[in-house]
Amino acid sequence: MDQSPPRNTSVTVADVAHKAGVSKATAARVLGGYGTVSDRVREAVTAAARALDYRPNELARSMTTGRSGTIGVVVGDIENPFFSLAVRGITDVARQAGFTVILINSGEDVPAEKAAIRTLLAKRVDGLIVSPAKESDVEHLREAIRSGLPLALLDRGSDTLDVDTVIADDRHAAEGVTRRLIALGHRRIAYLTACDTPDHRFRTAADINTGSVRRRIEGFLGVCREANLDGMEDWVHVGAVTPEHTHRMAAAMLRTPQRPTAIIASDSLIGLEVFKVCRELDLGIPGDLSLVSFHDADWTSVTTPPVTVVRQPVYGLGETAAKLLVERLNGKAGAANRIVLRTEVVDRASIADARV
Amino acid sequence: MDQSPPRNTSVTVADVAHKAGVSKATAARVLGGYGTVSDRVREAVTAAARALDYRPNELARSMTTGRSGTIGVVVGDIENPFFSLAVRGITDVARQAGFTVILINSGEDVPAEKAAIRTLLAKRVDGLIVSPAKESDVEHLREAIRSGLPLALLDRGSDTLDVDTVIADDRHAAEGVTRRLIALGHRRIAYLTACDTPDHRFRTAADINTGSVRRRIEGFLGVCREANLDGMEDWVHVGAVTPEHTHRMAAAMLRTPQRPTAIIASDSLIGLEVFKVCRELDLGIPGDLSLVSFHDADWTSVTTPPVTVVRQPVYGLGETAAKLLVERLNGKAGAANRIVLRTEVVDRASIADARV
DNA sequence: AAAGCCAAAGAGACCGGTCTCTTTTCATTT
DNA sequence: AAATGAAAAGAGACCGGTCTCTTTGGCTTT
Repeated sequence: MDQSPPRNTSVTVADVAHKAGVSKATAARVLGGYGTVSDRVREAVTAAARALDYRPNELARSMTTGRSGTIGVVVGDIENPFFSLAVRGITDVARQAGFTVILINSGEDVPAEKAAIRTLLAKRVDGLIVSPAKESDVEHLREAIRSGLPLALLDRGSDTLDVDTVIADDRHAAEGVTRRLIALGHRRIAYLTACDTPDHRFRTAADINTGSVRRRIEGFLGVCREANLDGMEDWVHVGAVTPEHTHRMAAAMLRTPQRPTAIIASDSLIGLEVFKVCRELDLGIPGDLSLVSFHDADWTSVTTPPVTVVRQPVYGLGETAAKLLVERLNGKAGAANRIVLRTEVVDRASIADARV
Repeated sequence: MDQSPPRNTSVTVADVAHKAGVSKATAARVLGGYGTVSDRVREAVTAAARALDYRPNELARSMTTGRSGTIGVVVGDIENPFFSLAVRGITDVARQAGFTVILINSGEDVPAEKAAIRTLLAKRVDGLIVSPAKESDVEHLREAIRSGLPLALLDRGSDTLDVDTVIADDRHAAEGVTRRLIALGHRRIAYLTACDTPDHRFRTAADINTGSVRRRIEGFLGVCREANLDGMEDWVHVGAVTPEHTHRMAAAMLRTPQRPTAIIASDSLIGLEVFKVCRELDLGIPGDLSLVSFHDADWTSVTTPPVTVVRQPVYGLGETAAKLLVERLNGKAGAANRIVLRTEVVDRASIADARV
């Protein structure tokens, strides 16, 4: 009597139709919410569906409609607060618009990214949001576009790819920060980033494949040149890919006699590690070292001293990318949008005059 | 000549078969990697597929095989470092096992969670990992199980649900922390959590629907009773759902004459906010207030003083849940596993003797 | 009352794969 | 050389929806 329905094999429209005493086509009209049906039949079918505990099969639906109702998202690492916040922005917009999100981490590795795109293509996602690991290596993205799949780029653009792109004004932010440090008398300013080059050494900004970071370094070097500081390329350090790497690099750098008087950290994970190293080496911030970090992570306001940061609209980055993509999915045509969101320097207490 | 293939409409096995001059069934055997085919035919089909830039349609494949190769993950909020790390654990294992992940945020809201499950069921995910918003309201999960879908619970269990569950030994951790505070002479110990009750007031642990948090509060209250501290229920504060809420609650609490001498923060977001409030109110840690937080967030080691925390194996939580699920998907039968991962108190410098 | 029209319902193809069942091919056996 | 049997290839149904095309039935029109 009170038994649970023994339905293990799934209930289909045909089953519902049979139970309601109508044709499959009619039941489908009611359940799919399309076409025209009389009220009496509608009720009968609805009742039958409820009685049978009918659940639509989105896969089958996607099969014929050609729309899967999903968007694929490929980011470097969801564990990084930057990406988790951006993804939050994406999922919020996607859900609102009736899409679900398939998430894949690339680990900033191009082959992994390619595999991810392939998988998402096979799953027939309706659109793609990607934060490309390397801007120089986007053939797989070009292919996706060619096959007609709407794509939006997140945080990292590509000059050769004509697609919707949402980035922050990284160059401008880096310029502002650098200018300020120079004005405070700093001459030995190090820039520390997770991006890597094949030989782990930096020569020119063109070697940096991550667009956002390349623009920052370009801004940094540009302002240095304006100020007649030469050879600042030597102060750019690449390959701070893990906290351990960062730790070693920062420690090595800060132990030399000609150590930097200021460090610009390219993300909050690096900023945090530099902070830790200063503790260990008993270097005062900002007395012995000025520190500026990209990404206004929550902890930066609570350290002693609090850290001056570049606040990026991270949630907005994801939100905007998703909005652009949804518009495309709803049929909007037109040229690719390239949106640059403003950043803001949050002045706290980790920078000061350079001791001359 | 060098023109890009004008393939906008998708290439199917039938197209490949035709081009290779074989039957659809044979082409499918090659492309699907099943059945038995001669080497010559295999090569012909492979060549044709490459020439046509054939991409398999996973949807169609799922249709017949009944497996979609995806697992659905429902968590409270991907923006929370706790979940983003757990999700990282899940996605790593899933990818390894050949599954992709569909991620949905519930916002700790039961209706949203129900909708998420419905969506995932419709998308025919092969399995489900859920961090239920309320343990008391799991009818939708029970239904999913009844329909034969493997499910694993993350961080929060349910006594009434007989499924694979991975949690941390929250009760034990809370007991240890509470015992230590009491030994240091603390009597006014507040527990602060984001979990809420309908009227935002706490009466008994049974009102708390989030299992992990309920177990912690039970541990906290239990040790207090052992120590003959009565009425400690009044020191449990619920509803710290946003940083702003938390801020107000902590400030109000710490401004009273009978303010707590110690606070246990139920997650790192709350711990951070309490820390900020102490700054504002010029209360010294640990001089005026001892602070312990759950979740060993990265910043906790870098504050002044560094914060004593309960380290949970967050990545491992996700990893283990995903492993259990994958085993089920590979056909493993048997009783539900209930795995309890160990936590560890990381002693830093935010707790001290209570000033009597 | 016959013609005309439109809403409502039914029949069946189709999406792109998989898979069972049948037929063909070809090497081996006696 | 005819019989045997396994491997290779083909034919076509099927998964669960959507959607086009056709048929049915009730109501208006003159």
